[in-house]
Amino acid sequence: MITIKDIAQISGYSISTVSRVINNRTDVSDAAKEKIREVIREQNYQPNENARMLKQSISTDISVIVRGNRSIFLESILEEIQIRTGKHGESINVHFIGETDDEVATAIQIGQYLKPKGFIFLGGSADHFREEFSQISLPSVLVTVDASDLGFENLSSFTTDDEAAASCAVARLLSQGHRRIGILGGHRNDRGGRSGSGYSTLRIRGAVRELEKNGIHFDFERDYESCAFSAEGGYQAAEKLRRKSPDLTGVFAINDAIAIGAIRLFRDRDLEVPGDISVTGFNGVDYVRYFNPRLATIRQDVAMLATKSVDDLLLRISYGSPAVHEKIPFEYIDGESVASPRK
Amino acid sequence: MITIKDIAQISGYSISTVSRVINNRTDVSDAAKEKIREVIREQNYQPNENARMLKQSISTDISVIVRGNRSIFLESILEEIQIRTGKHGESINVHFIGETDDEVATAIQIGQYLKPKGFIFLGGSADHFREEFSQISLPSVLVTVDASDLGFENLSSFTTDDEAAASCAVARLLSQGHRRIGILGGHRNDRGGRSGSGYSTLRIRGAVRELEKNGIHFDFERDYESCAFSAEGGYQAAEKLRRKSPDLTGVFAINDAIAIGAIRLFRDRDLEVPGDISVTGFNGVDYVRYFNPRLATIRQDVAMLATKSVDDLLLRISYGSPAVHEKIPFEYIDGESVASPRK
DNA sequence: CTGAAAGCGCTTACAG
DNA sequence: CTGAAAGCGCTTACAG
Repeated sequence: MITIKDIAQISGYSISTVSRVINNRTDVSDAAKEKIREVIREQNYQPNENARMLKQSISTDISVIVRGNRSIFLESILEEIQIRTGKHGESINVHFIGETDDEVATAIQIGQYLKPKGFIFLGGSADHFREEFSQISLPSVLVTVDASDLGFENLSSFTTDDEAAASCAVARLLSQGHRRIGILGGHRNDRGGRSGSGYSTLRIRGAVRELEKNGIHFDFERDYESCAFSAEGGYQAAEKLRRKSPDLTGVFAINDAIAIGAIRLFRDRDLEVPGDISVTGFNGVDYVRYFNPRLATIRQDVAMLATKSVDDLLLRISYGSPAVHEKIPFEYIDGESVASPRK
Repeated sequence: MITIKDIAQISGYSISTVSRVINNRTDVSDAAKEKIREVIREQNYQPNENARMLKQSISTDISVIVRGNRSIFLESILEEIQIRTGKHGESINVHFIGETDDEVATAIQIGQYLKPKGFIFLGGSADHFREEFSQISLPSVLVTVDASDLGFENLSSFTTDDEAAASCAVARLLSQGHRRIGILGGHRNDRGGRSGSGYSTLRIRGAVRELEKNGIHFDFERDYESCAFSAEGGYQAAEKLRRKSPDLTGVFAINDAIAIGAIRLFRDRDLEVPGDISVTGFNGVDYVRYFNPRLATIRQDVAMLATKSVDDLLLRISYGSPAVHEKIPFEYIDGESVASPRK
């Protein structure tokens, strides 16, 4: 491996001067600059980043840690984060980890060698934060999961109000005259620590609350079916739900993929959507607008979620402003998958 | 910041011994181990990774670089790669970069501080490899893009035969009796260096070749429309295509998202799919099986693409085997979006 | 504008 | 089993 020492030797200058050239210092003669650059190019020299970091301890950019890498929803937030940080002239490095991995432990590790200015956590749950986040002192923001009750002064959070949004979706079904409404997806008992458990509980809670507010008791045994967060999961769960409760006229699915799977199942069983049964999803990622029928769903404001998170983080990095916890407005989007019940 | 020196002082042992404990060496007395571990815990000490790497130069795990992070297709390959490397007891770190970023430059950088055993490149194009890959000496594999004509001895590639697969999809349309077939998506003139340009050319070429083999001249002006690789892109392009060529009975879309968008457009214009017009996609990601109509498409063998890539890389890391370039079999999947033309 | 030297936090022969 | 010392590749006062 070729080092700064080699470059110094070959170019005839000292290590110090080579270092200055590498770091684009101005206090170097043009002759030196030119010669040294030439040698660097020739030798294809790359400074050892570890050695630089070791000395500098300079925070370079922002680390984004995404937990659970299968979701289009998270992907689109990430894209917006990239755009927004770019606008501020900041750059980010992104680290994807599995649904069962520990985002806080990952951040601690990353903190060692990348020395970021701050962290953005995308997805996951609050579990690991509660236990380990105290070890992180950099300004951070949790996007998508509420951290207000964790009480860390260097951790902001920006979320959609899952509970209110679920209520809203169910309210739409109710206003169309549906009284027999089922819920699909998530885990009712929210232990297990699996990712997604956080928001699925909130969505289920919001849906049930809205039903009960309207005098409808929700019977989990009969009208609820849990499932994986995928189209296949929705497909299978919808079949079970249909068997248990053939008289349902409306279904609230915890997310869009589940809704899509459910709709397909209903059609495969010769039920018309929305004629025989209405379905709402949750998330409003763009492509559901192309489904047939167009899916009625909740759109989370991806752009605002990303923008506010980035802006807040940068402000806190520069000015040490206190952490905030904010709910971003959502929107119900009409679709062809919801209509009034026939009878 | 608390360093190994502090731990040594507090524990009363030397830096060397502390280092041994940190690295789980066996040649340390139990008393020392215990005491030092205790101090480390108390002080919440984290070894500086940069300093460790600087000395060790030990390659830890495998770096995966994904270019263009919006595609479900790439996501699923990544997932398989994670599974496969996990089975071999290897761990990976994943780096997502934008469609316009330079994956090879990124790899060079990563090589500095993470010191991986090897690289897996996912997506992107061959452009940056041609120019800069000679600077990388680690065993690497390019997944999804053919590198056989680049001639690097440390770069394998595993790809779907895009050209043959496109021919196959078009052959199915032809065998149903379609003669007026349009093509949607990609960039016909393949300069510009934008990602995806590589495979879209191959797919278009394969489709056209099949048509001409069957005596049908393809008129790009009339029967082709380029577009972004998204449902929205497909939607808009389908509208233009329909206007230019209302007599088309079949459409080959360069990927599934485009196909989905096109189908939606046709339905919005009161054309039945497949009654009035048949549509095929490309990729066969799972969720298209839930669309209505189920999409006929090419399924790339995601699992094999990932498995072969990982196995090849590990073999070459351990035994220095030569790089290989392999095409992974694809499969045409029937769907409800293709039928014989009416007239 | 340039160079010699100290030091970043760690690991690892080497000697005991 | 333990410690003193050299060295990893770089940066940065300091002196000239």
